[in-house]
Parts: sequence; C-alpha cells; structure tokens
Amino acid sequence: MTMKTKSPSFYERRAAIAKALGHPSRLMIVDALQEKEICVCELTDLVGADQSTVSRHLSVLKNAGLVDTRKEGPMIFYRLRVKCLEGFFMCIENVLRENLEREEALVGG
Amino acid sequence: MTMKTKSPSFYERRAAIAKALGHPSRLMIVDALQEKEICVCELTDLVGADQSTVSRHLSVLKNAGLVDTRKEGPMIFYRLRVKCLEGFFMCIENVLRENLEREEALVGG
DNA sequence: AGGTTATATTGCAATATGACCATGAAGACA
DNA sequence: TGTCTTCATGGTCATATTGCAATATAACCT
Repeated sequence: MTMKTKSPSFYERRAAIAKALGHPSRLMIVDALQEKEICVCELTDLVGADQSTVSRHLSVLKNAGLVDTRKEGPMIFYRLRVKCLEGFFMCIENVLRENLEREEALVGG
Repeated sequence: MTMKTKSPSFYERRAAIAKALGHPSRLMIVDALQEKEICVCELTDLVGADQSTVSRHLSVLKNAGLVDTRKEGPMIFYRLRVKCLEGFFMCIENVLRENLEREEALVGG
C-alpha cells in the first residue's frame, strides 16, 4: 500500500474479500478449512444452519477466491485456496486484544 | 486459532471487525490513516462522498475499535488504533494475486 | 427407471446497509 | 448574541444480505 494514486476498483476488490470474511459462519468455515478440506455436509453440521444457507455462504467464499472445490462422487469438498489467513487472523486478534485492554482501562480507571 | 471449542460469540466478534473493513470507503480511510491522523473534513474530500456518509463510515470503524479520535478545536482527528493492518492487507493482496493467477491460467489454458 | 444422498439454486420475508438531505450540537470568533 | 465551521445524528429511500423452505441437479445404487 504505497502507491500515490489508486484506481477506483482498487479498494473495491480488496473490500470484497474482507466482506466475504465478515460473517461469523463464513469465518467458522474458513477456520475449519485451515486444518483440512471438508465436505458440505460436514460444514453444514459444523455451522448448524440450513444446508441451503451454508451452500450460499460457501459460494460467497468461492466467489471471493478464498476457497476451491473438489468433487468426489456425490460429495463436494471445500478447501482453502489461500494460506495467508494466518496474517488476517493475527490482525483480528490484535484488534480484539486492544479493544479488551481499552475496556479494562475504562473499568479500572 | 487452536481451541477445540469456541464460544458462540467467538466468530461474531471477529466477523464484526472484518465486516468493518469490508467497504471500499472504509478501506480507503484506514489506508490513509496509516500515514498520519486526519480530520473528518479531509477524509470527506478523500472519499468523495457526503460528509454524513463519511461520518457514518468513521463511526463503524470506531465501533469496531479500529480507529480513535482526538478533538482539536472544532475538528476531530481520526487515527488508527491498531498497527497490525500490515498483516491484514498482505493477506488480501495474497488472495488477489492468487485470483489473478487463476484468471490468467483460465485464459491461457 | 426409480430411489436415495449430496449440493446448488430459487423464491420470499425479515433485516441490515449505504447514500443522501436536513437538522442538531459544539467550538471559534466577531 | 449571531454566524460560521466542523462533525454527528435522524429521516427516508433504494439496495443488499441473510435465512429457511422448496425445488432442481447430479451421482450413485438397485
């Protein structure tokens, strides 16, 4: 992020990815996929929502380019396309930690 | 992210932060704030939307704990509360790069 | 073909989001 | 006090998102 000027779609493309990660169910899915590829049926159990709802969340992640699919018989396995989510989660944790410290400071002071 | 079980609000809190970053205007604001603190009037010029719209985007960022404010006369300066956005942006860039490679592979192959 | 399982898609209702306009609150200054 | 500037908030509208139910699609089996 060092350019002087940025095209209009510069932030739009980046925001689309952040937005795809901006839902608890999708975050749960992505987190689970960090360990291994998982089929839709198992992800549906994990999330605890309707199968159609989970399928929609998965298509959001897929459109963002965050996950990919592999067909195996009647099942479809989803896997992460990206390995960098480490940095993403670390950033989120950092923000949460700072927020917690601020809350504690407000209570204590 | 190594816990076996996670509370219901675990992903909700994290998703709220990702969601706050999931809009091009807010991403533009956060990016600009990486260099220095900026008042609302200047951010309004930068984003190019109505002042009230920018003000609402700023409140979203503030509620997420991503920015903080400092009052100076009639002006309010916004500044980043977090320095970890490096990792966040790097992750996004990584995804975009992979998406680009995939598109090129589709065209070329 | 018929039946079962696994996913995706569509339709619809409820809710959330984003943009603008208009207004309100607070500081600076004559 | 009045006015100007800066920013926030309420109102309203258009659009997007989310969730479930229902249906479609595809693979596999008999």
